[in-house]
Amino acid sequence: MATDVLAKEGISGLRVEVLAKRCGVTKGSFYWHFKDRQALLDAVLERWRAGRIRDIEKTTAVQPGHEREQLHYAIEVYGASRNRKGMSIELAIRDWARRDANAAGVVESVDLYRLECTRRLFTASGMSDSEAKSRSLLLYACVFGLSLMHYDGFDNNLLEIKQRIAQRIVET
Amino acid sequence: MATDVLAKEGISGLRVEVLAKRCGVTKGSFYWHFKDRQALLDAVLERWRAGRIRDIEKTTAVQPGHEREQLHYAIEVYGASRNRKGMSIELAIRDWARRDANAAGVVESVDLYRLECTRRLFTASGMSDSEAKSRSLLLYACVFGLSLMHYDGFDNNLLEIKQRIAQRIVET
DNA sequence: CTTTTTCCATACGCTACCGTATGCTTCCCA
DNA sequence: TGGGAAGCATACGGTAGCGTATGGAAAAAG
Repeated sequence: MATDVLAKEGISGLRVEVLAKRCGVTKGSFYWHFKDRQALLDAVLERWRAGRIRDIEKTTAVQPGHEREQLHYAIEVYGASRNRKGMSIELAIRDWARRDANAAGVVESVDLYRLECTRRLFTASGMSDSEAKSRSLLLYACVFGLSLMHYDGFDNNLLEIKQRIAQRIVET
Repeated sequence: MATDVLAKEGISGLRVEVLAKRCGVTKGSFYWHFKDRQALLDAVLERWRAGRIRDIEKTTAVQPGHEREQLHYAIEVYGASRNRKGMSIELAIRDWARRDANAAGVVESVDLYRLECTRRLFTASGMSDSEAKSRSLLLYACVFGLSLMHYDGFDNNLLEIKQRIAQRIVET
């Protein structure tokens, strides 16, 4: 619920009174469950971290031999339109992290975990350690970067463009 | 001045009274120069657009034969630490664009212009139209994505990692 | 020297929030 | 069955910020 607001309005839109009204209760109730606004933000952040770790583990678990396949799948998932809300949260939290050290720390821990998981996939698919790391970083940078850009009018066959990009990221 | 605040605090931190105080004047003066807060935001946005167009033209103008060189240079510039403020503005405006249609329109026009300019460089360096477009998109997605991530602890030789990424983006 | 325009300050009312104090149910349980 | 405790509402004071009204100085115009 709070996360929905975060996705739509960003961290600065996550206000106590607004959230309470949205839940059909008053501030009195809010301050019963949370010490103050900061406690809510902390909870949102921690919840996000835990959810990401679970998701990453699910997305990067794979039986040997299907690593590249799984990497393509990961790229596709992040770019999928059904995942728009998840990406909105991601961006809102990253914007938050630009001004809040706690958020930055959590983002870093999630990023490092993600990078390590996909690095393993690249390594298992036969790349050098350095190359695997660079591909892993490239993958996530590209995924998040694309979600940040507005390029709808760039080409009338964006699907092919995206496929080429995915190929450039995971194939040798 | 307003842009400095935007970079540090984001669009939601760009308040009339705060900015006025920062300029050593009062609200009375502010509302003489701007109709309201929205007019300030519009001016900031337009100023950014114009500045970006100029920068892009400067960064992608090159004599024939040095296209790849120039592309490497562009990547290096965006990732340079001396450009941290510029990237902060970029991210603040993109976050803004997630909730404001005007900002989104400006971001789209800037993105399309950027994509087209680097596409020309890729095309001139001998790539097919489709491949050039995909590389162009990959380039910017990666540049912005990297600025969004926190990966300092991922490797102790990030320079090499980044060089590999740049190579993957521009080289055949 | 007046008058007008430019530019800025002061003062005001209004809204959206934050956090606290306090009271009112409902339910458990000794 | 009476007394906590849990969960929520009402009411309050306080701050930050938006936009307007109004006045005043100073420069430009006449």
